[in-house]
Amino acid sequence: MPNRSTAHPQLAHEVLAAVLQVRAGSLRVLLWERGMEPHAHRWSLPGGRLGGDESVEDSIRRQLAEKVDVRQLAHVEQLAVFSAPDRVPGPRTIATAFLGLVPSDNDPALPSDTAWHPVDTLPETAFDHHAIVLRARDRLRAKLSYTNIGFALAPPEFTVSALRGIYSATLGYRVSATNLQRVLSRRGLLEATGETSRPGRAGGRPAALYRFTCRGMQVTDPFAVFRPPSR
Amino acid sequence: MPNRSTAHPQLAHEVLAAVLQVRAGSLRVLLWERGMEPHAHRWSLPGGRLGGDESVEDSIRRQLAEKVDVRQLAHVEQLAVFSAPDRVPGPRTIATAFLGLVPSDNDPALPSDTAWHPVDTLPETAFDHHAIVLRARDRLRAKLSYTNIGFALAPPEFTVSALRGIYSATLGYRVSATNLQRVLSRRGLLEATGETSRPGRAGGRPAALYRFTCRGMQVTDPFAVFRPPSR
DNA sequence: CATGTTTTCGATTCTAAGGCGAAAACCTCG
DNA sequence: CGAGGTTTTCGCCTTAGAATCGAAAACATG
Repeated sequence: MPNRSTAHPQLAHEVLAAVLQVRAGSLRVLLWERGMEPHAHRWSLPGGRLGGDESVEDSIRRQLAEKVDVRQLAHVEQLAVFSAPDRVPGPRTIATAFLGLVPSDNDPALPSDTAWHPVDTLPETAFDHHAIVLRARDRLRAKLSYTNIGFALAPPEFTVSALRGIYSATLGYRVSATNLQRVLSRRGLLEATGETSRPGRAGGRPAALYRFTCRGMQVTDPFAVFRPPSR
Repeated sequence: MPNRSTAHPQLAHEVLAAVLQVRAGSLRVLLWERGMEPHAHRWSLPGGRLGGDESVEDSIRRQLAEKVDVRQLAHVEQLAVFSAPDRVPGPRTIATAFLGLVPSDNDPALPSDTAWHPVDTLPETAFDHHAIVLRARDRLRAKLSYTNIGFALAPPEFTVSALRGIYSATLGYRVSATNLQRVLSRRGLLEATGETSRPGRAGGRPAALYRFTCRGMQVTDPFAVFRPPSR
């Protein structure tokens, strides 16, 4: 089927990322405050225009490097395309949105216009960025239940209660440490390091340290309710 | 952060859809045979260039109307963005890929260059369309397990064995009718119509007819392993 | 050393899914 | 019209994973 031969309008493509991290007990997103119109002084997602010789994945990593040390990004995945014709003023711009995750022990140096905001109490955001953040949050919450994506939120080594804090902050409700421990262990995602952490000032039994058994730091979706036979 | 001020290359955006349907006992995808170079006589996904005043969702529905009666599309969802710089020859083109589903009782009239191909034995495909089809297939298989997306593959009313056939063809292995019946019922997705179908020539007990309890024909993702409290 | 705190582990319950076989309902053919 | 064959349906049992509970372990402080 031939393409329609009308002149095509100028069209730009941008990449945006909702970079999430658990810090100070709540799930937060990296935003920067716009200095210029349109939407000056509103908060927006990091990102920028797609370059001529890069994929959207390459592009978002390149652009995020301006905001945060990309080596601290433990996970990046496509979220969705946002393409409403009036989503931004000016020339038509399509956005590919990403979800990025930073482990909770990292505290990257940030530009002065950039800060972490709790995803549940966002400031005034620019354009459709509010909806993108919520979509990222929902995607993360869903995947936390049935994938090993938690490794991207946790430090390399952690105690079960620390992990419980991360899961609780992300999901928005308190999960049981006992259950978390066994569910992740049964799935073969958790591995004891043998080390233990020193207890806090209040005493208590020292907690064993664990790590995720990351097979190559990939998010796996091992989910099938109707199982293939032979198991 | 200001945009870089270099001139931006011409960039096009296209939408593509992997429209899947179970027919003749196997999961198939709607492809059309290219008449012109590049990649003449190879099979490619329906779609086309994004119009100036439409979202990608609007666009894919408009473009699919040229191939298949869109009223038969029970479900359409974004799949992913494909953006490798060399994914198609000629000017740079970004693709937003969709997954579309047609219930198995529909047999839409097709243009002469268009046909259904089993997703597991694809003919020679154009560009990166092969990868897109496989991604759509995998997404469908995964979601079939933990959402109600099956309603988009099934007729309005069906017997349990018919549904079993659809699930088996989609997943690629045989599922148990007994279990399928109970799992879907327990989730509250299945509803008896009261009617029964007449048995085939070979006899047998007449099968009860069911329908999906589609709350507004939406795909719901009711999945949480770590449950919120109060349930 | 007693007390308090935190973590860990085992035992039990609960829910969902998978498997099996008997019963039900219908056909065709002799 | 009844015997045999076919397909569907339903109940019971097993298995697996998750949630809950409480006791025991390991440490700090006074």
